[in-house]
Amino acid sequence: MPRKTDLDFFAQVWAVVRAVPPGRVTTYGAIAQYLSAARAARLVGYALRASLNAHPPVPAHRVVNRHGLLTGKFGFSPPTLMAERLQAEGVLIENDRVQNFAQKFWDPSYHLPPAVLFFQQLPC
DNA sequence: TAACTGACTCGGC
DNA sequence: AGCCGAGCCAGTT
Repeated sequence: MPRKTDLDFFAQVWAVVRAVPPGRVTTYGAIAQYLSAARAARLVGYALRASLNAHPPVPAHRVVNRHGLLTGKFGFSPPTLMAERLQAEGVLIENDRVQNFAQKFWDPSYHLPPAVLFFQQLPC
C-alpha cells in the first residue's frame, strides 16, 4: 500500500474537501477512509486547521465530526461563521449540530472516483 | 532525536 | 442516550 503519493497528505485532504458539493457535509473519518488512512481522522482535522489560508480556498465548513457536530468552528472567525455558511447553503444547524445529518452526509468513497484516478485528473 | 499535540473515532459502561 | 479511555499518525518543538 503506497502511503506516499505525489501530493502531500494535507493537499490530498484539501482536494477532497473542495469536491464536497454545497449544501452537503462530510466527516473527518470519511475523508480519512477515502485516502486509505482510516485511522488518520485526527490528521484530517489537523490538515483543515491549516487550510484556512490555502489556495484555492477550502470549504472547511462542510466537514464535521461523525455526530454532525461543528467541532471545528473555533478555527473560524468569528466561530459562528461556520454555522452561518452552512445555513446559507441550506444546512440546518442547531446547537452546533447538523440537522438531518444522515440526509446531508456526502461520502467521498461513494460519490468520488477511486482516489488514484481522482488525483490523476486534478489540475497541477 | 524524543516527546507533545490535536477541527477524530471506536467500543464499553 | 451520553460520558470516558485508549488508539491513531503527521507536524511541530
